[in-house]
Amino acid sequence: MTPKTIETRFPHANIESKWQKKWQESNLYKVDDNDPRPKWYELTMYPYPSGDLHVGHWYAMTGADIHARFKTMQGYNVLHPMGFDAFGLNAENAAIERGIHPHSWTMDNIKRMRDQLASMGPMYDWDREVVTCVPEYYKWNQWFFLQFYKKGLAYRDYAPVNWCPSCATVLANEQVIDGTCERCDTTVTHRDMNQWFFRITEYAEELLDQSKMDWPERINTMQTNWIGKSDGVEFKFDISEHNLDTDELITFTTRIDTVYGVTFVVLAPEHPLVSLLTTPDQKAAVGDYINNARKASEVERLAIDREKTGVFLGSYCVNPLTGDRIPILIGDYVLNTYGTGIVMGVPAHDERDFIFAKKYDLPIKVVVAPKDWNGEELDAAYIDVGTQVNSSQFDGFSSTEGKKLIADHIETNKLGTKTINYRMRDWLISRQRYWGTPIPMVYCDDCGIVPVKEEDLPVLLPEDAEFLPTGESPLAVHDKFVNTTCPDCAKPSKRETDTMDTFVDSSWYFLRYASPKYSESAFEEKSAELWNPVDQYTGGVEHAVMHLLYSRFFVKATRDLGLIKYDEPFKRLFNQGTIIYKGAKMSKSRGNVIAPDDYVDIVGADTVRTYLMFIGPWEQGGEWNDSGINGAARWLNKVWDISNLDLNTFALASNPDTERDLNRLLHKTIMRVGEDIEKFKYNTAISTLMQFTNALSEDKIFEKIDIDQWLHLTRSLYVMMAPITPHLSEELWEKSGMKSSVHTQKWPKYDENMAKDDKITLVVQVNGKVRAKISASANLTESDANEIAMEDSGVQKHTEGLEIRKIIYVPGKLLNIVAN
RNA sequence: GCCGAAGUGGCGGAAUGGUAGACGCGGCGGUCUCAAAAACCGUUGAGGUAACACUCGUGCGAGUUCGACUCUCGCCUUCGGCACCA
Repeated sequence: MTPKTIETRFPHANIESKWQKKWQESNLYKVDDNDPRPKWYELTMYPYPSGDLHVGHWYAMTGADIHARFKTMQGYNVLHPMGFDAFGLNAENAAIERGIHPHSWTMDNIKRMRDQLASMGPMYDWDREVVTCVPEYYKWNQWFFLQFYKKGLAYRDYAPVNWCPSCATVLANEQVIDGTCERCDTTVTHRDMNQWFFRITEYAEELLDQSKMDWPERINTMQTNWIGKSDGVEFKFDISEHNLDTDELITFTTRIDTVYGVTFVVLAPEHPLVSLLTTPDQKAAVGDYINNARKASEVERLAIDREKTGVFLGSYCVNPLTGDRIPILIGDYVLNTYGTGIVMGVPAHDERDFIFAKKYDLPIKVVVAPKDWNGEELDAAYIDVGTQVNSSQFDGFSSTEGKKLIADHIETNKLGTKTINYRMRDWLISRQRYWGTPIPMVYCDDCGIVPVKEEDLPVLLPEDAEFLPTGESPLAVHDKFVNTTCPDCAKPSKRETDTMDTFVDSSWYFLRYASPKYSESAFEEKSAELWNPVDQYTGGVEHAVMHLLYSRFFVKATRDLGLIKYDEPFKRLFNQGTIIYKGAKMSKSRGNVIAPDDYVDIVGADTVRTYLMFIGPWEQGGEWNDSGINGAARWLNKVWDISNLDLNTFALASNPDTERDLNRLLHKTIMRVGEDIEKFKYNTAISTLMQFTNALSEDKIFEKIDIDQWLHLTRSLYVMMAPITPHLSEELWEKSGMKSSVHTQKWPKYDENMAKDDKITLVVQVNGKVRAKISASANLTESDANEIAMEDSGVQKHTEGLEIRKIIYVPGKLLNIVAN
């Protein structure tokens, strides 16, 4: 479909190619570590090289580029780098489907996208580009892995893991969305496998501390929820009567105040004690139940409205606080992966337990009394605070106090311990795929798991892998890769054939931009120290608990390795919204993708940049609308037209009134546009610039002002437009006789007094309703205001016959007459 | 269910205690043109009027205030996050 838009009156194609070439030749965007100006690190999330730069990329990257350019104009030495998140499954799928090697597929795409990115006219210093799939980069993934391994932050475990059958690989918990794969929406299944993990849970508590970063509240909340801290008690029930290896059934609860109300205990069906605690006559029933639970998909099992089911094991435990014998059951609403995998059932004070008890006819014992409770049966679980009853020596205390006192009592008597549980799991980084960083580990029959020696890094991905649609990792069947010698004893041994999650790559790429070519270590210390942490990070909200959480973990771990000194990677974070088209997020499968290149051909990059930023608040995203782009094109046409006015026709001296009015407007514009850009409110910044342009487009303006003022006004306009429309601004700046680049200009200063109005419209209200608008001097006193208001016939009409009780005057703005 | 954000003309949005609808899109009328496009000028929330006046109007209902899109309380709707986490 060919886009229909109006045409630009300026030769956008010539202007853009001219300046892109000149900027490159003059090294305008080269970033120098030794520049004396204060540093500013403006980072936007690097793209996956899918092959085409779409409108979503333009939206994200234009907004970041504007802010970076603005910071430069404010006097900072700005690093605003770009790179490619180049490992990933798409490349491998292309290899399987079309026989193209992932390496060439990726590199071709990068080449194409680099050109498309350049067409936006951004201020990237391409010498700093980072591409994650080259050995010079992924070597350092492996190096980080070895450091983490030494520190005990990387470990291998046999564990049930999320498996995506379509991607034929395991996934981290963060990559499972509602029981489906984050990439391909396939329902995730479970497998028990030996896998590599990063111990992110070690940092759970520190990750909850958000005081050292200025991030949107909703991202902070999402991370806090994801980490899911809960304070509670591990309480032990006595099973010594069963004569097992252990005498204890350990439960985790956040409601220890209800422990006197326990009437049953439920284990997760997968719990190892289940078979040991099942009596012979219950074996068949329990076996059936476990089989059914296993068959249920993850999605089914997690459905909230699913009926709570369970089965009695036939055996009992003892509540050591009461001596009560309590039946032991299994139920699939208990998760083996959270807490201890065993839950104490308190039906009186937990909704799930209540339903469960009703269903299986288990006793319900009230131990926290609601207000005015007289011992009657409850018709629903009472989960609020109340008064302890049936709780031995704790009767009469509030349940809030009960919680503390009972926990202390339990610890003193060694019946359990206060514990904190987190919902977040360790980060599973193994992937059974080819196109990623090989995990640098070797399995030796004699020495066990042996890390590859640092001096032998990188472990290179073999180029001659075979890509077959079998779902098997090409590395696992690549004999030359698999067979190696043990780094310790030199005997024949096998390499780890899993590769790393690509989120490992993006967890430290911001450190690499400081010294992207440095070959001695992951980053050159002084450069990394100079630029990091990132001052302003921008990107989509979808990475809230993946990339953003992993990066925080990486920085903290790297800090604890003694390599960096700060605690957080990104000081400030801003999430831009999403551009939609025809009511939905653009995607190839929906066929609603807007190709920015088509529009760049017709109206130019500056127009596309302007339009995208004008749609609405950057934070909100919005709907792409073909006719909307005409507004942007018309504005730039108008700017072009005023730049073409014949300077010889301008007046010899400015008309004092016009001069003052335009000067006032200029100062207002500088103030507003600067404030808006700082806060990413690009839509209102552009609207203010449009208003300024409209004022300069006034008919026969050349009769009212002189050349000097005209040049001052228009040059100021070009400077303020420069972050948004870098090419056209540069062209017009040059055309107006300036030699240096508009992009090296300082952001103009404004004078608050110059921006002040001298004439105002006094709004006169009677009982809050506007009855007159009177033009008046800005420094009008209250009595003056009163006087002119009372002279107004409209005001008189509405106050006639009424008694004036009160007059409220807002200086320079409004007068409200209260009368009845 | 819990947490969060949002609801304003035909449309995107502006205004966060003081003129609701800036700026732009679209529409309508006009100028120019053989004609169209582009451009320019005018107009554009609803009702009402010959025109003014006036009345109504920011999801709904209350409240605070001289004055509420804006603050408070209670609902409704939409979107996002979490969700059997003990």
